[in-house]
Amino acid sequence: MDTRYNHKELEDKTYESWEKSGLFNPDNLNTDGEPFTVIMPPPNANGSLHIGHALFVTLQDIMIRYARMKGRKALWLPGADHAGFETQVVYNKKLEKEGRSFWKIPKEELYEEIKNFTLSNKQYMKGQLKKLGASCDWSREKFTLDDDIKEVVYETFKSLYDDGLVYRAEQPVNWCIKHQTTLSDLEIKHEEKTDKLYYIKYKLSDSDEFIEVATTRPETIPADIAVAVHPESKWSKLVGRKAINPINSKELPVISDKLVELDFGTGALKITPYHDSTDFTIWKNHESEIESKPISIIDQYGKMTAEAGSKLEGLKIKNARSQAEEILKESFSREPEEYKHQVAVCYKCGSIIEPRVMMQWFVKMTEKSNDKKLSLRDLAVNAVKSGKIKFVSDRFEKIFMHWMSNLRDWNISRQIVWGIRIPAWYCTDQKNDACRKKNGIIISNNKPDKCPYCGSTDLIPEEDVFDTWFSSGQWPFATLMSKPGDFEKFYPTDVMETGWDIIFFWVARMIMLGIYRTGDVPFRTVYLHGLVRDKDRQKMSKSKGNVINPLEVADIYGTDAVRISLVIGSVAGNDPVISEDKIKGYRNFTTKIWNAARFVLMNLDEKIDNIEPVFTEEDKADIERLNGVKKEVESQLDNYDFNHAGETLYHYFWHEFADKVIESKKPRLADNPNKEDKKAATETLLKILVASLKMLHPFMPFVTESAYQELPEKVRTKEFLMIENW
RNA sequence: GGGCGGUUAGCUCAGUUGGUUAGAGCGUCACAUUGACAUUGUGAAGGUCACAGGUUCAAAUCCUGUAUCGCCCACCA
Repeated sequence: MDTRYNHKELEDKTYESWEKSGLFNPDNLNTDGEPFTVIMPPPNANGSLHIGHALFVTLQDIMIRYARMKGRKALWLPGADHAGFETQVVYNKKLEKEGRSFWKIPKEELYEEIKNFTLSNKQYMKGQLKKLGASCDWSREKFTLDDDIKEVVYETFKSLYDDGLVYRAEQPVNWCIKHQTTLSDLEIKHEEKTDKLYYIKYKLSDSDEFIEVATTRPETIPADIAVAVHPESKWSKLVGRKAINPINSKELPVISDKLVELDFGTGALKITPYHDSTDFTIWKNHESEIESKPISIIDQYGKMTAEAGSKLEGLKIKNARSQAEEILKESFSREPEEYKHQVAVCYKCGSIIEPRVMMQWFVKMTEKSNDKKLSLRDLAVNAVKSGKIKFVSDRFEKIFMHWMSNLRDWNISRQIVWGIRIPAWYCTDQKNDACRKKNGIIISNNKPDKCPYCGSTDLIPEEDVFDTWFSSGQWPFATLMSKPGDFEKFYPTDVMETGWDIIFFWVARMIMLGIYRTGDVPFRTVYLHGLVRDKDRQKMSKSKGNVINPLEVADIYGTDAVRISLVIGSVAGNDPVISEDKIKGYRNFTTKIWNAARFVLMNLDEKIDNIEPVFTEEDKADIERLNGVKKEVESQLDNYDFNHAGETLYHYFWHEFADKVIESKKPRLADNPNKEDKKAATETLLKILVASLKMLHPFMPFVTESAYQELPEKVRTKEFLMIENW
């Protein structure tokens, strides 16, 4: 046994031998145990792994290795995510750096470029996962753009459509002017901005009276089609009369709706349905009272259109606003106020989200399907309420429920190139009622020969792609459906381990779509980890220069040190804290394990192999203590308390086994003439060592496996520590 | 506006259903050691458990309130 543990040499060699053995594949495990399944959250294939990935690899690998040693058919299914919008944003930035314009590259070329970019990242990340010791079954590796995965996604979409849970409609959506796509409600953030709140007189058509309207967006006034007042406001007596648009002098009916806030502004609201979602709702409620149709006066690039009028046409929103201010000065009822409010911005680029009304695909969240079964929301809520799905820690259950309680329909259309095309075609002819009733919508991935309703051959494809979360929300069952027999054996999976930041984006969607599609929950336990922070609790970011690259530090201190550093000292659901000093400290622990093992092995004496040991009281107490620790660690692991399990082991191995047990037995080793006593001492040490290596293995797989390989054959019952009986 | 969480040693954090003297790691200090140890060992100092009430034989832990920090959600223009 080498005097020093050389992680650089041993880690790669060890991983290779594990991989070659095929034992990451549960089919090759010689066991009758129950399956234990973890589907890996597929990392976005648009960069390299960061410390957060190292955290999830560690946590999931601990669960998998523990289960495997417990005799279960452990499946950890790896994969990678094409990560539609996220990747497109990354690639867009890359192009900007290279001085190329994203928008000038033909779509098909762009798709190919991003595909190559993604695939090469994916390959690179795979190597990184191996470096981190991930004992996942590479034979089952999946990619979110694999044909069979896409096929499952198409089927789900069609089924949702047939059940009336997916629909296409012209509705207000969040539009990012920079990225030229709509975003779901989750993909927007709210930022505090200070704007002017304008108070504007809308004169009545038949008298000198006026209604005072408050708005932050005077530039949208040309698109007003009504004025709404709260039923209890002082304006309510004017309901039914006509007001005059202060910019284009068109007549606007005065309507009453309690959606207008009584206490805000003046209690009167201008109604601009195509540029504000509240206005859209109010318009829908009063469609019969309002003659004119809503219009859009802002285009997709954030410029005023011709319909805004000659004075505003062509201006950007900001300039149009000042221009409108000029035009409206005469109509001000009082001076504009400084007004602080929350403005929706794109979560990626921070640019202001423009509400637009567009034809988009939506998933119904709270309404029931055609056959009156439960809504998607209820499916998920019931699963959590009934305890079929548990959150670790359970405070996430409250957060989850709160979010589920107020949900709006989910816009799943994206106008980006990098994604799975929505499998729909539109019949442009719509020759008969049957076709018109369907709005000419045909759900199919491949182009149909003709319209199934009216027989027309004038079919045009849907060009939008799915929100990535719509497809990745199906990941647990989609991945298992790709190999015959797997779904039956491994679904529902046991644990979904992921970051709490995507609890709504991903976890909620997986629960809803999983139950919808399979009738069973996708996983029984949701373990949520936090964001890795530095020793001062700061978020890691390149600009702060406090980023720790897991592969770099693993290279210096060994993967085991990085892994255990990420686990110890952080409770489930809290943000883990890590620093290079901490990793250095656990590197010393790695060394300690190696040396303690070396010491025990050095003191084995073949000459006394056949001697019957005579154990002292102390020896017996040591073994009893070992059993106590084992029980403790087991219960901690069973409760997903990896932090304390790691800490218990760390403390036990170093400060009890190494400092006390080994020290106290030293005089009984070496030249001890009492062979029975010497045998008892060495045997006790060996027993504790082997048991400790087993328990430490899920946390620090490399050093423990390497030490195990040095053990005398008689105590090595398996080819690898990895498959030893816990 | 609604919701969730934190406040314990210099720092980062544990503290299970209330129950001896409130713990760990790092840091600090003292001493020891060339050892199986890219060091390690032994020991020490250091806490009004945010604050104020309450329940209890007993509160870091349960209840109420206050302060303060953080996070999430959100169609008051």
